[in-house]
Amino acid sequence: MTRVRLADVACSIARATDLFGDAWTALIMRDVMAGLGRFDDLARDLGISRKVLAARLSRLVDEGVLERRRYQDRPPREEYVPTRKGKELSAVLLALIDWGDRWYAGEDGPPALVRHDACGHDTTPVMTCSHCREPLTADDTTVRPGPGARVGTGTLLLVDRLSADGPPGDPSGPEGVARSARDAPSSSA
Amino acid sequence: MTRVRLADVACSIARATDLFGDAWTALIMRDVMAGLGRFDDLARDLGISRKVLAARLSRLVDEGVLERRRYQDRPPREEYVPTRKGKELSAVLLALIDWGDRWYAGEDGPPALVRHDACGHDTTPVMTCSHCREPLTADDTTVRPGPGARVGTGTLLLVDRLSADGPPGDPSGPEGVARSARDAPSSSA
DNA sequence: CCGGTCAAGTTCCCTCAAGGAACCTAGCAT
DNA sequence: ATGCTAGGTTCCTTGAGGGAACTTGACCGG
Repeated sequence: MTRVRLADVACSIARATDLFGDAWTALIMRDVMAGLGRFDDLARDLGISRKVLAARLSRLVDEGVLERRRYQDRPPREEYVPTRKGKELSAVLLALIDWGDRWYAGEDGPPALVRHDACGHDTTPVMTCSHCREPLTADDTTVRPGPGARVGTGTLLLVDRLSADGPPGDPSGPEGVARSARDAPSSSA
Repeated sequence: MTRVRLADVACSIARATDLFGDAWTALIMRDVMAGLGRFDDLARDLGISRKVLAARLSRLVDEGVLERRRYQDRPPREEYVPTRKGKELSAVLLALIDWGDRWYAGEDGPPALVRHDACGHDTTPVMTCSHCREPLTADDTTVRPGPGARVGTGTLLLVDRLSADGPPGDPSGPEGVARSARDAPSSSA
């Protein structure tokens, strides 16, 4: 979709947004997760062009996020259902819903409510730390390159600035990943 | 960006993805949140066209997600920093990172690690229920229309199918929202 | 047997936005 | 006065998205 294949960049956000960072995909996933899996229903509900819908769906199937399943044999009819991988995207959707509700809810209140069926209550999804279970906020989290990080592809080059700004907690990435963008002019300058 | 202004649809995901559902925006936010706020650095790090970067940044500023701030007067230099609204998007980014790490990490391990500075440990962000504090999964959450929901704009029409599939927990949305897409052929058929 | 319909796509054409790269403008710096 | 750097704008071309019609395969009614 993008000229420079974002997916080639070894950054999790890039990988995820290459798939998900498209106006329609999130909406499609919302609908499919809610059980709306048929082509025509999706097209109608979203007002999306059928061509684009077909492209998105087959992409999502290729990525293993959706599964195309025959729900009826005679006449043969297919529907799309989320795979496990797809279901795990719900955290992203919930975060998106929550943010949208918080910042764009009108006078009437939020357009969407999330219910946690397990406990039976409406809920506000909270992102928490797997270790201490406290809520995570932007101010107390730091994203660092992990063992699989690569340099030079235009991602994670920002780490240098990070460690320059904050206390030098543990600036050593995996072998020398913390290289500044400005240290590596793009070969032509 | 999209022909049919998604933002006009009273769905939180639509509102959020109209802004965020673009391949670059998430990446820009990642960088800005990490402290990389200068135009040239962003352009270089992302490999994005300067034109598009300028457009995205001014959109993000208009939306109140970023603030354009002068960090030096002589010569005048500006940088972009996340506002509170912008910082709250970190939950979405964390969810995206987590998902990307889980499903696209190579042999070497995840390209990105998230550290929770408050507790000092690397963390896996977990989406939890604000009420019972248990993790939320796709299978035990239901998205229902809330008080601010509207009908007919091609969103949340899926509720009918939901209540048809599952146990009839509480199928009554706010006044008659639960209308099926197929009950309302789009005026021409 | 023939036309109609429905689901699930495809195909075609056209426009508009993204990409790329060059150009511009303010303030220094030399 | 010339150059450099940060922070954009402008111009041109390509290609993805929108819209809508067409296709395919199977059932349905007469």
